[in-house]
Amino acid sequence: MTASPSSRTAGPADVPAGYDPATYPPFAVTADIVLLTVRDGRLQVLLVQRADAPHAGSWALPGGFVGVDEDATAAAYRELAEETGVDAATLGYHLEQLATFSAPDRDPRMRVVSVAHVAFVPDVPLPTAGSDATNARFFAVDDLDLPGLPAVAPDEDRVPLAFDHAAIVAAGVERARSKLEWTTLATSFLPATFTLAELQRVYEAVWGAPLSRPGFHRKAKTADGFVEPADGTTATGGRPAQLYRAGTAARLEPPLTRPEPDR
Amino acid sequence: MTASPSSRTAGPADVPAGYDPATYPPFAVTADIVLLTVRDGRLQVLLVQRADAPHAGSWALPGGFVGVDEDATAAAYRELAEETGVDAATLGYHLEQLATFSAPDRDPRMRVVSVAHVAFVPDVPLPTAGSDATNARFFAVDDLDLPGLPAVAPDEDRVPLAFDHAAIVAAGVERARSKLEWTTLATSFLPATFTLAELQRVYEAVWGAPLSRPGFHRKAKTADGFVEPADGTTATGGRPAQLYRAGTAARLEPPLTRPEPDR
DNA sequence: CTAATAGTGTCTGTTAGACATTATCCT
DNA sequence: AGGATAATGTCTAACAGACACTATTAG
Repeated sequence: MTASPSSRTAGPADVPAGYDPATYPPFAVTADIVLLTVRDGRLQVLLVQRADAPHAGSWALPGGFVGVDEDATAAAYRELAEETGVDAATLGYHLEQLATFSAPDRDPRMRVVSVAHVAFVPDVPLPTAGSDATNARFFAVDDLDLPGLPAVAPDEDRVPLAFDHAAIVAAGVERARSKLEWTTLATSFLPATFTLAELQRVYEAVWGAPLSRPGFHRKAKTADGFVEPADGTTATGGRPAQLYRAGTAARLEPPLTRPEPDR
Repeated sequence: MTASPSSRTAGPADVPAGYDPATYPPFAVTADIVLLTVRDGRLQVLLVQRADAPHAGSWALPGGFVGVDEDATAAAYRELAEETGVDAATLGYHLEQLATFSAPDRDPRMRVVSVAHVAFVPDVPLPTAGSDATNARFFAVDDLDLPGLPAVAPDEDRVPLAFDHAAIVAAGVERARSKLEWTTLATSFLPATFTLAELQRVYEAVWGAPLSRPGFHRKAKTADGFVEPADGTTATGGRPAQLYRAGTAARLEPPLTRPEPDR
């Protein structure tokens, strides 16, 4: 995972073989986290309120500087825990790299390159439990002002995000939508045991479209290693639902395709 | 595309609102390029030979430092042209971000974070045409020593790559394999007009598996906007083949799935 | 003619969507 | 009983892989 500062290059820093870090443009590297969950039947993202300028008071993704002895993903785990109280490593949540955002003017103070990450977690973690996380809370993604995604709330009610974080969240949402098709990601939005109806509601919340129950049942149970029956049922006022747990497969075979015309 | 240096963070640089770049860990940010093509029926990658230590004489990806006034993708275009003579922007080749590699020890000299990119190009560009590209050439990916990919050549003939570039190439190859399934990417490996047999050979080279001709014909012509007939045919010693050109669609609907059991 | 490459047709088992039906709980 | 929720069965049209067949060139 290392890039070579190619000394053959006539770039802004054309140095021979000795290296003086001061001759390179000063970059800061941060790791930001798009933590997604499904609550109340809607896809939601964890945001923190900024205390300082710029964008003081507005909402932003949790994240912070990458340290000298860690890679970007390790920094993402650490910053998420520090800023929101969500200890993803201990809770078993997986953080994956999303994309890197490097526009020269994305931060007005200095040159900051952000390695964005995504996590897909169950409803359980209440971030208010974290000590220094008093200003962390979830927002439904369709209440935000995201580029390229249809918003439900009217314009004036939509929450604006700091920096280019709206684009980062949009990329994370699209990643979730796409991964639901060909991976078993949906189960990571749910607790250890769940019903097929709950699993279907995850798909419907992330995709924003209804699915037919019979088709969903058949496909979820056909896909190898997606779900396996667990002991027990739930009582919810109707016929009790069979409980399931996540299977061992990571990839969905065959995939579950989105009902929309394409992509 | 910007991360916020969150001042609420108790990271390695816990600064208030004033910013002194010197207080942040010194990072260099580079852009590396995995330029893939199909020649002689094999998937090949463009590499440059390093002149200086470390890894002097061994082969590496083209790439270099991101400048102060450009984002990582702009740097990738610039460095690719400078190091290999391939002017991707002028030739109409698309460079897309692949992943970011940030292990602390990936470069022995200093802390370097690499934003890796991929390009998928036709066979035409001979990199030897570039003036300062005397040490650039293509390697078949299965002649390289890549983690997680089956190599064809015996161990001692496989070319080792500098830094962590083997992992970067492997990620680029996997990106190509995956995108061939659900996008029209395959046509970017071919010239403006091509035959269906040539298109099929692209799939077979990238996936490393044979496909049935009837099935491929049916799917390629069924997928909306994938290919459209062009004027003319080719004479190759057999029945002349109908020429096609790339259609307007970016996404393959329905997708072309890999014959292998799974990913 | 044969060899070589390009392209199409057919058959069959599987799959997806739509719709109807059955099952089991609560009040 | 009646309502609500869960789960399954059936029908049909479309699709997949496999295989055989036809078409057009060169030598």
